[in-house]
Amino acid sequence: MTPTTSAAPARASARERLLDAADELFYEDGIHSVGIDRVIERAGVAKATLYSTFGSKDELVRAYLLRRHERWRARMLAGLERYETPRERLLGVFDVLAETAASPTFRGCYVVNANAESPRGAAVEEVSDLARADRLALFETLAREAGVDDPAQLAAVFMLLYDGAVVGSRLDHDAAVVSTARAVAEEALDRSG
Amino acid sequence: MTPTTSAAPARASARERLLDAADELFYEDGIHSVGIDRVIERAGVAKATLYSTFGSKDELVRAYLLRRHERWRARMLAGLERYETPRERLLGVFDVLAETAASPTFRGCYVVNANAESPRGAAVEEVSDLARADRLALFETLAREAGVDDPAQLAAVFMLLYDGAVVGSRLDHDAAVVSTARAVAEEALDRSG
DNA sequence: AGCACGGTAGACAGACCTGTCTGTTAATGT
DNA sequence: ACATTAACAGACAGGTCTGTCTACCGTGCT
Repeated sequence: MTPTTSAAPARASARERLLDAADELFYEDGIHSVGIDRVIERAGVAKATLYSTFGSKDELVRAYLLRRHERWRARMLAGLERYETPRERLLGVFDVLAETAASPTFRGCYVVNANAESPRGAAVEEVSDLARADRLALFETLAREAGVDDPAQLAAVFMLLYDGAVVGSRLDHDAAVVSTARAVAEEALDRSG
Repeated sequence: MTPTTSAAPARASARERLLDAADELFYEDGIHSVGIDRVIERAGVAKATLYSTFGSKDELVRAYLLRRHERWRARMLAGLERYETPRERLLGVFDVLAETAASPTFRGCYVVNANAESPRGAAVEEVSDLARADRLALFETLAREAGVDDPAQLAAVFMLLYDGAVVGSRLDHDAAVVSTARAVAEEALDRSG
């Protein structure tokens, strides 16, 4: 990905390894439950390196959430490329979600989870506002491309259904609700033709 | 409320005061962020009393979640009494939710929050499975009383919309999405009438 | 009177957390 | 050849967490 000048095989940079470790651990066990020591151990990195790179655990958490969101967006866009028509692409967000939610490592939405365990208007809120605004904007763009009457309104409905499907999949240990969400979304789409 | 044999003014029992304190603190700041010391201080109770009553923090958490759910159910049923027809009563769940979500103390769903911060198949999962099954059963009963074709299917849709509305209200700091959910629910109801 | 009981107050142990600091090692550039 | 830099390992400080334990107090029952 980001080859250094040296030709050595060389593991990823310390920053990257820290983010990989944080991603797995924070998402799986919750941010609060995972201590710095576990992160650096999995990353194979010294504690001083973490603090010289990110400054604090809070900043590592911010970076973790930002990267999660970027990857969510990239995976979603890549997953939607298989569709031909704008309409299929719009409804396809639920197909991509279904694949994600069926994975054994699925543990719900990182934004929901991070907010649930942050005591108060913490640093995560900033990132989560950003991530949600971006997600809503993506839905709205897809809706506009599908030529619906009121893209903003339909995007709000999709956001509602997407949130419900993610939370339901997580709590009921069953991704079947994603198909329900897709069906309801399709009817809302047909109505707003 | 629960007068004892004595005529003394007498505060509530230690158990009740502990649950009151736990309810406010756990819900507001998250279970993990709130230490035992803060709970006993707000309850005005000695630490030994907490441990002789509940045995562990985990058990206090279980009791907190159970009581939250019972109160949710009671408030929901009480709120639905104002409606005349079964159809209004079914859709009324979103009106009751709208009132709750508009409160300044609203912090989302205790089940979602508790699961988000529990590392793994912890004790909370048991209670949250129970709470969600009970909630779904309530929706199904209301749907059946409204005479819909497939009450189980409609209850699943209501669950999806309810989850999405709760999460959206929390994360976007705006209870407007509850009306959207109600509107979508109404259309689903009309279709399955 | 005597006594059990439920509660209070708070010290304490042992674990874990974040963040800092010291000292070492290896690679790089001049 | 030498200085700089980045990363390593790990001890340490200071705080917080859960859970236990001792000692004391007041009330009501027998």
